[in-house]
Amino acid sequence: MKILNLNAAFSALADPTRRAILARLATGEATVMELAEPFEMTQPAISQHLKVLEDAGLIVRRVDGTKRPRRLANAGIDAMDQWLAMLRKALEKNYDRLDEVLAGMEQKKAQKKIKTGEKR
Amino acid sequence: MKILNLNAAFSALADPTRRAILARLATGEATVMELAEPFEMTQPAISQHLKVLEDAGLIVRRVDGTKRPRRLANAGIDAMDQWLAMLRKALEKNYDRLDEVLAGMEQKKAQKKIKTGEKR
DNA sequence: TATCTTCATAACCTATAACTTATATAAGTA
DNA sequence: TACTTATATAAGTTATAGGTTATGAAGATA
Repeated sequence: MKILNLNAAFSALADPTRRAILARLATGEATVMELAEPFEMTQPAISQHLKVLEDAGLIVRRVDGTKRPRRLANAGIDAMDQWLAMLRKALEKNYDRLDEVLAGMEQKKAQKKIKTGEKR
Repeated sequence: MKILNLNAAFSALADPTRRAILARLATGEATVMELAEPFEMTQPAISQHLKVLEDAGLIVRRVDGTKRPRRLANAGIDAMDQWLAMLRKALEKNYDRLDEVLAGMEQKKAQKKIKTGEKR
């Protein structure tokens, strides 16, 4: 479930249409029609994107007559934040050690020819 | 290019194998064989995952004889962090206003029947 | 030199993502 | 009641993601 959430959350954000929808929702609640308006896609396409975002815990739905306004939720964002924090911490740690590590490698490889610059 | 990076970065993290690879790299540099070892996949599959991660700016490659050790990079993470920060800020702002907004809505809809609890 | 190791790449297969059109449902309106 | 609006869902299509096997290339080693 944790894993499923991360899969869903990250893959939800991988689509530019869905990021645009979230950016719009960052300015406040909006209905499906309002969300669909800026796009060239059909309304069902937007509804499907919204389902993906909802399943990922990134938005929630409210009922207002025939309308279903969406707004941002934080479950999905929290999950991603946690994971990215792990990576960032590792990067910082590795950066702290980078100088000594590189120094050690240079020394170790000093006798061997170091081929650099692969083509691809 | 910014957009492409975000697409690539988020969709790279959407795959659990790739997240596991990054988690492993968070403990330090590793070769392709070392990265492949814990998985049931073939080596080419891992190489392809590594290409995805590299294209997303999440890892970099070093040359050491026939080996190509990978380590974490921060370009991709920075891009995602920025984007998520926007969402988080919006969530906080909306949360600040939530009480008044909800109050306003309740008042506005007071006369109308509010049907709650959709089935699906 | 011949062989082994490490890795990348190409070609192929299959499941799924992201659309479409068609249609259903529920609430608002005349 | 009949019509319209707002939305969801199903079914079909096409591109792509993620795996496989086969193979190649470059460096290490005997």
